[in-house]
Amino acid sequence: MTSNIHCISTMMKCIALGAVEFLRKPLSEDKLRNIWQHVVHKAFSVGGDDLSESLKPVKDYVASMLHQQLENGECKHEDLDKIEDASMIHEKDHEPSAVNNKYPAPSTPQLQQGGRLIVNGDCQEHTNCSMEKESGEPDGESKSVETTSGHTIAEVIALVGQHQKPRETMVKEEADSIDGAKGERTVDSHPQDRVHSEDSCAGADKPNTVSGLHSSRPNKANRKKLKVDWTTELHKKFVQAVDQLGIDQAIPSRILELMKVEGLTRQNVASHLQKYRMHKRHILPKEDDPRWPRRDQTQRSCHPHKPIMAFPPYHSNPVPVGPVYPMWGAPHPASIQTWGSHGYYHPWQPTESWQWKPYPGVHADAWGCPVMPIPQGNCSTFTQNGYGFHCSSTMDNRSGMPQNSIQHQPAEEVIDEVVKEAINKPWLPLPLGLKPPSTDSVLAELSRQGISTIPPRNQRL
DNA sequence: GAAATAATAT
DNA sequence: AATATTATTT
Repeated sequence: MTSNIHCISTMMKCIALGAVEFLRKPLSEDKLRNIWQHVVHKAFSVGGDDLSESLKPVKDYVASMLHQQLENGECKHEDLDKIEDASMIHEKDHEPSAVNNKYPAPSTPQLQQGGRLIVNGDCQEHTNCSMEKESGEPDGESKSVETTSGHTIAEVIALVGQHQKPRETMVKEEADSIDGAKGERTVDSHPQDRVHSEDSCAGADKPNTVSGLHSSRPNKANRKKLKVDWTTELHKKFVQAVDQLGIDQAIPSRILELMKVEGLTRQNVASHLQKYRMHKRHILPKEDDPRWPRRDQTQRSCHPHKPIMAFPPYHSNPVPVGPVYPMWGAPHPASIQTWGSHGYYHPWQPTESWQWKPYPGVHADAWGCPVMPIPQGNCSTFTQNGYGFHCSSTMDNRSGMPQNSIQHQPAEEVIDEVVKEAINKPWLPLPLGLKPPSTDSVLAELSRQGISTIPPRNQRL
């Protein structure tokens, strides 16, 4: 939460309501640096299960960054040392090394009222996750541990390291630990590597088989029901079947029949049908601009109270996250039969424009991710007067943001720089001064002041 | 009791 | 959001 409100009470309420931090405007470079370092650190220090959704993208990103760096050999020696340091971070969590003083800490409303300083002394969120030792049942349903989360920074780095050298090892592990099928995204940063059933199968053979379900033999440990990947092809058949049957007859079992896809179950179809119907229901009623991934206008409500964290464009500097195209766009030569090609299906049908999986890799809702469009124009020439950043009038039209919420922000480059630093050097010692949010103490203080009614979370202030 | 559908869970 | 799983209805 950023605001220029000074009222301590308000600040506390914000924290109580779930704000992770309350930063007073104007935001300074140091504040940014500080909070981002915390973000990155937290992303790695919290156990996998506790890792909030919003932190995962950060973690993934950092991991991929490291990966990349290692691959490029950019930080072979010099930085490897540091990496080792990183692995120690968890051992001796807090080392108030002098260096830290370099970063004057911003202030959380960490209750500094009436001379009383409420600090929750403990060593904050370093709930180091000690290797989930779920003695995976040899055959049972050992919840495939998501490769991505649940690793400490050290672990991730270790994994990343594996990439550069014994690549085979890596591959192999992946193969039999996840059973070669549909591994959750891996630390590796190459989304494109993810093969798609059809593409991977060297040729267009065995067309009637659900991806992955074709485990030729009933391989004993046929563990894990594989998720059905509703590829374009599959969906096409589905639609065709539904179409052929008509809205009335389009029930799972019959659809399944018509599809004639080996391995596909009725339930699979049912599930898909459910979604299909919902989309139709939502799209058809409104004929205006039925493009599916329609932008909902809800977000741009100019609600003045909606806190907004404008943050650095991930894709901007350090490493381009990569081009973004609709899933079955460019990268897959084999799947050029795009959805856009109308007429491919029954032309009379209200073009099934439900283009799924629109833009991978964009987590708009993620913590610290860009919540608003990156200004295209050159409104970054404002560094002149300190932290200037007055291009509001230039950009808000598009973003629909309340103007006052984007003022008082450090210049774009500054933000970029700070984030880059935090991300590229996760081993930097934690800047002191920014205490983890201690909701409890805030709540206590609030009630002490007689404020006991705090609206439930997820509600606008 | 099975399939379809609705509601949740992952 | 996409699928799976579970609950409820038909």
